[in-house]
Amino acid sequence: MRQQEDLEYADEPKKRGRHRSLEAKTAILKATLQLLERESLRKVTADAIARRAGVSKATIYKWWPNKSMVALDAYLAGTTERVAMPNTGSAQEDFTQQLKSLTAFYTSTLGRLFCQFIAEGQSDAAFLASFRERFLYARRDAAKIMWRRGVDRGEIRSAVDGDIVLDMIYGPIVFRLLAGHGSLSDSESEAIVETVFAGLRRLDYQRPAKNKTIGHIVKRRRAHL
Amino acid sequence: MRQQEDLEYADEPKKRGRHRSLEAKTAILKATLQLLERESLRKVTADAIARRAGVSKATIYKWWPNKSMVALDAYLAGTTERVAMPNTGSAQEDFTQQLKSLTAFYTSTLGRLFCQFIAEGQSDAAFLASFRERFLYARRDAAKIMWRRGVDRGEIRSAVDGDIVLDMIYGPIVFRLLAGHGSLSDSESEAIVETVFAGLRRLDYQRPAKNKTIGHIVKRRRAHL
Amino acid sequence: MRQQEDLEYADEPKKRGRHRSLEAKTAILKATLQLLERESLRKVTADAIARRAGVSKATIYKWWPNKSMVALDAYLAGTTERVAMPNTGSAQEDFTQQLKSLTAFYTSTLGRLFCQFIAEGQSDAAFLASFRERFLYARRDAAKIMWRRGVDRGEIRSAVDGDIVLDMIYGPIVFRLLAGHGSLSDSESEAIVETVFAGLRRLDYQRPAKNKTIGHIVKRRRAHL
Amino acid sequence: MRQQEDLEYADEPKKRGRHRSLEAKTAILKATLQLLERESLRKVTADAIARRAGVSKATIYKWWPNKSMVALDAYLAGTTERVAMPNTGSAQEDFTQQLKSLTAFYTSTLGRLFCQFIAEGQSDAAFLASFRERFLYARRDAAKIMWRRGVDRGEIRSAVDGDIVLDMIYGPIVFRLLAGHGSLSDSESEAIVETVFAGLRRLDYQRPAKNKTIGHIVKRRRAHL
DNA sequence: GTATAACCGAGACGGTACGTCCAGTCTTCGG
DNA sequence: CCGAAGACTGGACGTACCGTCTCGGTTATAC
Repeated sequence: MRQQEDLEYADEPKKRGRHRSLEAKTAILKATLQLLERESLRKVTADAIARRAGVSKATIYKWWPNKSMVALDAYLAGTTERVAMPNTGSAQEDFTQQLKSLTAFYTSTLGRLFCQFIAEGQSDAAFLASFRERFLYARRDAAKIMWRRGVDRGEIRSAVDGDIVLDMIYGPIVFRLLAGHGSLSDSESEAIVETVFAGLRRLDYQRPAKNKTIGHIVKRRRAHL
Repeated sequence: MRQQEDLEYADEPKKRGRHRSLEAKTAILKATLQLLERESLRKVTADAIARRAGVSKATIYKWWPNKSMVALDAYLAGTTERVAMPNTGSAQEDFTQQLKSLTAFYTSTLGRLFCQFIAEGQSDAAFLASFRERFLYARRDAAKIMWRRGVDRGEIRSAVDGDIVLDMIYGPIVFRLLAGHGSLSDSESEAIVETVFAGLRRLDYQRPAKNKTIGHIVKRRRAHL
Repeated sequence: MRQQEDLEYADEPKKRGRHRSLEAKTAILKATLQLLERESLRKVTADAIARRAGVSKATIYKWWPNKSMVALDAYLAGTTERVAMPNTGSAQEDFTQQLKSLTAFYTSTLGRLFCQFIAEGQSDAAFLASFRERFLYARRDAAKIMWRRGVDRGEIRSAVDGDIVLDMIYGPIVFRLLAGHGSLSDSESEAIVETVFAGLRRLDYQRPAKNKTIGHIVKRRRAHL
Repeated sequence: MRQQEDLEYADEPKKRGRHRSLEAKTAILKATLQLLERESLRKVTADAIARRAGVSKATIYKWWPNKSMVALDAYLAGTTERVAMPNTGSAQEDFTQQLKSLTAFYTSTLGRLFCQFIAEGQSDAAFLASFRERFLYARRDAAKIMWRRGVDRGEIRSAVDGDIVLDMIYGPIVFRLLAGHGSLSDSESEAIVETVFAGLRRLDYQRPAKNKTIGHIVKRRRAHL
């Protein structure tokens, strides 16, 4: 557990007995990730992390405000995500490939953390904000590159807002990941991207004369979504 | 949860023994809903529900496996959702109006329960399943009517799977609700539906000669989404 | 408990309505005894009795004020105690034999109920009183016959109060039964009775000149008993 | 219960980590005793103890397996028993005085705990064992000193087993305390000790020719004790 | 016969305590 | 003076049992 020490010797500014804390930090993150591979965030306890890391619980709470934040840090620091960031010359192809690889990862044990972070965020606004800043936006920025390439190339209509583009592509998958309805296979990823690009509209459809009648608000139960 | 039971009530020859107290049931659901209007699901305790309902905690646990299920029941039984189920003659218009009204509701206090149910489901598979069956599918079935009208009318391409249609329309909103990135205004709803119908593709785009180069898998951190 | 009722049956003008089910009563007592053979009084629940007797819990509580009373009734009605009530011509021998047989019974599964009744009585004065009246005094009256024979025969000093005699003989055994210190073998029974008859005093002991010094009250911990 | 620990305290090299809070321990025992002065052991709840002691329930259950053990500890630690441990020069006088003072105490509010401990022990063997070891034997050892003095002085027959002596003296009182038959006055204490010393046997009684007839086992109900 | 009690089985209910669990904080000592 | 060890508070959890209650249905006497 304390093996890494040797590696870090190199550029460590030598303070008297101070490099201990970095070691503890590392051990905590590592232990957290290992535990999260086997249990859900809810079931991983701070005690378990401390025990496994050979660290005091107080040390954990010294640097992190709560368990979720530790998990977020552990995830960000420890996970080298094998996700495609393709550049095929076609934005649609790029997104398709990326969505496939992303889906594959997010259905894996560790990938499920994404859902658990979202879940945790529902009762902890500060955490959700942190999750957005440090996790979500980073990935979205990367994805926006693919989008921009498509726009620059004249492949994607420039009128459409980039955020909407991303949410249209990733939203359906996220929804399915979280709610568990609908499959997450490669062919679904393909179909989603294809439909997002092509649109729902039948091009030869002739819109009838404007019907201004507004749909009446119906008072009924369980009608929407 | 005990839906079947309810159905059997109809012609059931009255059961022996004291009947389940409808009063207690009602009081529990009502109290739960009232508490959920002020606190998040996580913070509402079984004790609080029992106290407010003037009911024994044992009675709650007799009929529900945990408080999440009570909350789901309370929500389904108690919430008469004021959501548009419009029929304007145009599927796009229908979806736009519906998305607006849905967004308005889901950002309200009680509507936030949707997010909390999803969150709860991440660490309780049984609950998530129940949530899908009793909440999600009901709403999706209703929404599919609007979609089918669009298809029948020749407005929506029949080649596209209905579930994908729904996820493309609702997914982005759900994503934003849960992750809190991106606004949920009426104009966003309009833009989303418009883009879903129109597609991203620039129609006059000429696809260049096939480029078979597959996007290289890049080993990097935080690259996707 | 409701014994009086039974006595009144005789000339009672038959009451209107359905009569108390003797079957139910019997079944309850029988079931109770069977359960008490395997579990302690504390662990036998009213539900278990009702279930085993094929009877409603309400029926139990209609006729008995609580579980302990049921158990007492069950014991009194159902246990045919095989205890010697000897008449050998010698009071000491009578008591010795009786104490042996009593000890044998009270260390048996069902005999242990005696201890449990005593225990229950410590937090239920009404029950303890009932236990005394219906259980204890009956047995003591019987034992007093042996004592009186001894007195009449000139074997036992007539100056000694009968109740003290009984408590001196049975007290040690009861104490051991309840506290679990000290053995309960036949030889112990013999020794106890012999010592009770012979007394502790060494007959040739010459009491020294009266020492009126009263033992000082010592304030100390755990000094007595 | 944790006696061993206490013994080791002496030269124990201080343990790592936060030490057990003596404050909490004291508060718990004190609160327990105060509550027991007003309510029976059965009615005193762990919650009440925790609340009164200003302590978390978890802390109680960390150090004691159940509330009975807490009560035993509280009693042993907190009760400075004012019981005579007299030394008058006469064993009979010693026992008489001691029995009086013991009876006085055991009929007091706190003294009643003795009965409740015995009661609790009937459905908790581990507790009963603990009660014997820590409460009963300590007192008996002390009482044996009085007995031995009597033997050494030639006052008490050396042939009689010390444990039987004690049970003969204390058994009747314990029996009366628990079953509630018979008075517990000073004169009873005197009479008991006097009779134990003098024996039941009428000294001028001429035993008739041996009658070997063994008392027939009578099958009858409620015959003994 | 028909009304009218009083009973009974089934089983839901309020109440109360239980003993467990975990988050997050606080205290002590060793290096 | 930092950090491990670990005890502590607070509060929810879900369970268990008690004794009561309500229901539909079942005998029995009384009219």
